[in-house]
Amino acid sequence: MQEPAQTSAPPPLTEAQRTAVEHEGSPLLVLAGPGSGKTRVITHRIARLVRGGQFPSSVLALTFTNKAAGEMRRRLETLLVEQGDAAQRIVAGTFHSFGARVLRRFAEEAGVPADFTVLDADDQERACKQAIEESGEGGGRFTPRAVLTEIGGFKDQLLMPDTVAAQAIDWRARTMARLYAAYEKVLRRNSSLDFDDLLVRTALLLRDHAEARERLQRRFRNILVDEYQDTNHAQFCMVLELAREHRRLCVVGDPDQSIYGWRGADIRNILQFETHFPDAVVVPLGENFRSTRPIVEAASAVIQHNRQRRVKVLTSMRGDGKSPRYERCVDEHSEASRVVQEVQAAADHGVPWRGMAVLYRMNSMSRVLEEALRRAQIPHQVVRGTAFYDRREVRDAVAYLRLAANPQDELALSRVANVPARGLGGTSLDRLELHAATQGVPLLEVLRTPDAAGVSGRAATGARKLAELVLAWRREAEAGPAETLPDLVSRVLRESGLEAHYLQEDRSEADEGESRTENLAQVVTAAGDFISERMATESLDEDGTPPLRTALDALRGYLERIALVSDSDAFDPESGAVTLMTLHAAKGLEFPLVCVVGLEQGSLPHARAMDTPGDLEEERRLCFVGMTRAEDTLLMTSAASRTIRGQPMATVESMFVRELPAGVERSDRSGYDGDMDDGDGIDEPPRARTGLRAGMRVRHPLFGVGTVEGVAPRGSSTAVRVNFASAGRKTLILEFARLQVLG
DNA sequence: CCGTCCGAGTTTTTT
DNA sequence: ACTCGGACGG
Repeated sequence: MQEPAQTSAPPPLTEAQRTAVEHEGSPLLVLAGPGSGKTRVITHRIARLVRGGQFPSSVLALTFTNKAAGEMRRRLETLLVEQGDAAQRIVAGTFHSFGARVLRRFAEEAGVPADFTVLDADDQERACKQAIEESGEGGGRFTPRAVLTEIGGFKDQLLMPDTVAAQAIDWRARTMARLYAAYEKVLRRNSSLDFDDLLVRTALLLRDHAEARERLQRRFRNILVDEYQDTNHAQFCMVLELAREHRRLCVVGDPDQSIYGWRGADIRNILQFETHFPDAVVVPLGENFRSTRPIVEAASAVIQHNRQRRVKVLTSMRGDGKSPRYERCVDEHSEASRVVQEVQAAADHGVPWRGMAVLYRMNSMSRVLEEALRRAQIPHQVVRGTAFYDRREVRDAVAYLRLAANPQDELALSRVANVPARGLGGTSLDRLELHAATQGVPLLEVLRTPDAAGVSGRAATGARKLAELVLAWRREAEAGPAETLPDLVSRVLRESGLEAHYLQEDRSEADEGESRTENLAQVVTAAGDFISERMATESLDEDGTPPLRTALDALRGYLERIALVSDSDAFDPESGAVTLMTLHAAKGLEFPLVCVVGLEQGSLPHARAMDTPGDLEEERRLCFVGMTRAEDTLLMTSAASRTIRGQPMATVESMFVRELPAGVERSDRSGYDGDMDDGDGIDEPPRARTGLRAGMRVRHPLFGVGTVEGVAPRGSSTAVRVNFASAGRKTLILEFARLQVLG
């Protein structure tokens, strides 16, 4: 086991890296392959700017996750140690957090409420549900999910409801336009913005409001964008508007690692950078310092199957190493054991747990792996940043806090009005909210005087009590200084009755894992962490973020932070544990040992992305991203049978496996090949690797139960012949047949 | 108004 | 497998 690169003195910048760091005078595009030192280029470039006399506060570094921003700041602190607090003054953050910050500062100009709250995914859905009902489309014709996807698409394109309505050509489009308008109305009523708004409103502000634009252009004279391949149109507009005057812009990215097309990322932003900025200079970085040659070769072989691609050669600078392995396992349990065996062996050779990662396509695949690791007593962490804030008790706590920050927040109110039970049920709540909406009375006021809305008895008492509480919290929030945030949070949790409520639940529930009250306590702790972190940096920021003076300011900041945490933010490189995460969350990270599991059709590539060529290429890039996370050891696995939603399904090996070069060692432990055919017509080598063989009992959703008679490749897929008890003999395409294996 | 039971639909990836 | 919403009885 060799020493990790970080401990030795950093190697000098390569020729190409230096060109990228030192280029001046026109926009710069750095096309950086995996492991080519892209973060290093950005940080060195910033350091050089600052040493060359640029104000640190004029540097804006936009990243994809908060984690990446933090990491960048950390590295800059080392590089700029002689420049005092320069690193602290640099503005580094996600597009979303930067948007939130700008909108707070220019709320009036942007036409957003100054005290807006940011909706999390859950509330977004509630808001959408409400919009659907209010616009009379409640018949279940559209799911909130589908509507939100569509609205998100509009927003990515900076289309406002009236524009969408004007362009609507058919009934469906007109309905969507109506739903979009209704949704916006709900948001306005709640003084809320959703994730997309943070980008859209900022982009529009910059585009339409000359004064704000010029101020921000003057402030942020040096702009750097990381992961540029994953920006959408709104983000592109933000960058364009900010940089168009001074043109001191540097974007870094890799088209081969563009994996967010599904949420509007427009790969053309990077592919056509020179069209947008004709004098742009392009610096390719193709030398990989991360992975051994066999790993780079395997990953390159796969990505070369993409047709829509700007060809780029990736060369390993690390030289020879272990061949990557691919193994086909019986099912997800044997796959998990194989992973355990692999990490165990690596540990025996001195690889620390934190140097190992297991990557999968879907979060649902983590469970079996977790269990296997737990049984083997191997320390592991599952990276799912939102998991903590997904818990019921935590969401309730956050809802109460949001109510304290913004009493207009009906979404929060409807969540906790009756938790714990205070006699204020759905019927009364609807009545109160309706009254508030029709009479134009603030919600808090209606809660205080429920009789005016025709609510009396138990429900009225509950409403009055709640209004009292919210009012008292708010008064304290306004009066107290920012440092008292944890006290405020703790008070809210106590007085709301949540603490007692969940204490009771903890007692009654026959102990399963961590307690809900402990999680509530965590919310207080997190508030403390937030405030001390902010206090440390904010005094350095002369304009931009309004300073946190009162506990109310602090509360808003905290809530915003909570709304903007991402999955990958939960990754703790120091944890001393094996890391489990999705392929998406793994972007930008590296590990001596990586296992990519679930290389099956339907999984990687995902079933929803298999039919569209463009989507399929994105899945291939995802595979590429996963493989290139590995420094020394890469294990890829698939399971011949995988249990999906409680049903074991026969799987077909991923098409990407076929694209792996000869240098990859393959083995099949699924035990199924060898006796797959019954010597009857449809069999010939190479044999299909499936979990099925003649004689097995299967169930088909339409044809019922039957016996497999033969399995064979057919074209690019696999044919299975099954004799069904009721439907007779059928030949099915395994990829589509959804066959369930019976025990 | 509150709790519980049952059936339906559902998951890809995330700021 | 798991969550959510509707129905129903207390």
